[in-house]
Amino acid sequence: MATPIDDDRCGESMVHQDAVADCLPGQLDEAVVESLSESFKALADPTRIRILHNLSKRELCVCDLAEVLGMTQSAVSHQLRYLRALRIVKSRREGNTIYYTCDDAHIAGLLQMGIDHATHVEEDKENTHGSRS
Amino acid sequence: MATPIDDDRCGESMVHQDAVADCLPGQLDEAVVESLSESFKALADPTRIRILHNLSKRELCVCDLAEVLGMTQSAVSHQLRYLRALRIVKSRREGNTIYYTCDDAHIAGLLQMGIDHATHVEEDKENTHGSRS
DNA sequence: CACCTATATGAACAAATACTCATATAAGCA
DNA sequence: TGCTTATATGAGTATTTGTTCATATAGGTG
Repeated sequence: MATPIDDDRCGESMVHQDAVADCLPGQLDEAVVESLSESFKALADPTRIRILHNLSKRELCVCDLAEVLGMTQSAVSHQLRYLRALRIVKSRREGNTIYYTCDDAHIAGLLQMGIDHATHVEEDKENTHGSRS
Repeated sequence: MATPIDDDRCGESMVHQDAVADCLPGQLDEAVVESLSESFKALADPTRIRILHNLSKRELCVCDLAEVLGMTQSAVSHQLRYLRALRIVKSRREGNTIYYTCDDAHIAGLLQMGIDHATHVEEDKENTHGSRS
């Protein structure tokens, strides 16, 4: 069963019609996919991960973030603008300095879930040092 | 309290020393950050999201995936290679055709978590159509 | 063997990305 | 008002990324 049976059309690639028919109704909405990839993109960069990790714990101003991360004020500010545009982060002005915090519990949750897992994986690597299974 | 007090060094930007001191011990391990951003990068593309969404439900061969996604066999194959290199997906040969499945429950979990949220967000957009709060 | 099909892959290319540098904005203080 | 500090931002740039196109591999079948 489920043997490769040709489509009506010939010349094009053979397709398992039952498998395709099984999948087609369950496809994700295009808008969902776009918004989802946008969210994951926000978490797909080391600098932004470190920024969000810090902001999820504590309110910080730009220069403090730059100091903690060992990065340029400009680089940090550009990333904060990126995160602000996605409403992942929000800012508050106090005189001359601007404080940022995390503004999206869902993104923060995804990040924390990822951190927990990645931390365990790296710990295991440390302990078994490549030998044994 | 927590007023901007200058660092030892002058000329450089002023930093809230207490805030920085509070954060520095909690920084993520570099390897963790790298591996984490690699994982999120895998989920940060619409094509890979759709591939993984399908493979998390069902084993599929390359040409069926291409058909379901409406994409070139080559494009799908390139992305599968990418996902295979990260061990997010695994393949099984059966004669001439190669079947893929999801091979990383953690990544699949992150994806599902994201899908659930994004789906609700988009549904809300649909229903309120920009008006009301 | 020759010929087919399914998949993989290298090169090329356009688009997106993350940074740097220089400069702009905007608030505080003399 | 003019000077200083904190942050934002535009332009430029090197790198990465996702696709296409052409071709290679590898198994099936006659």
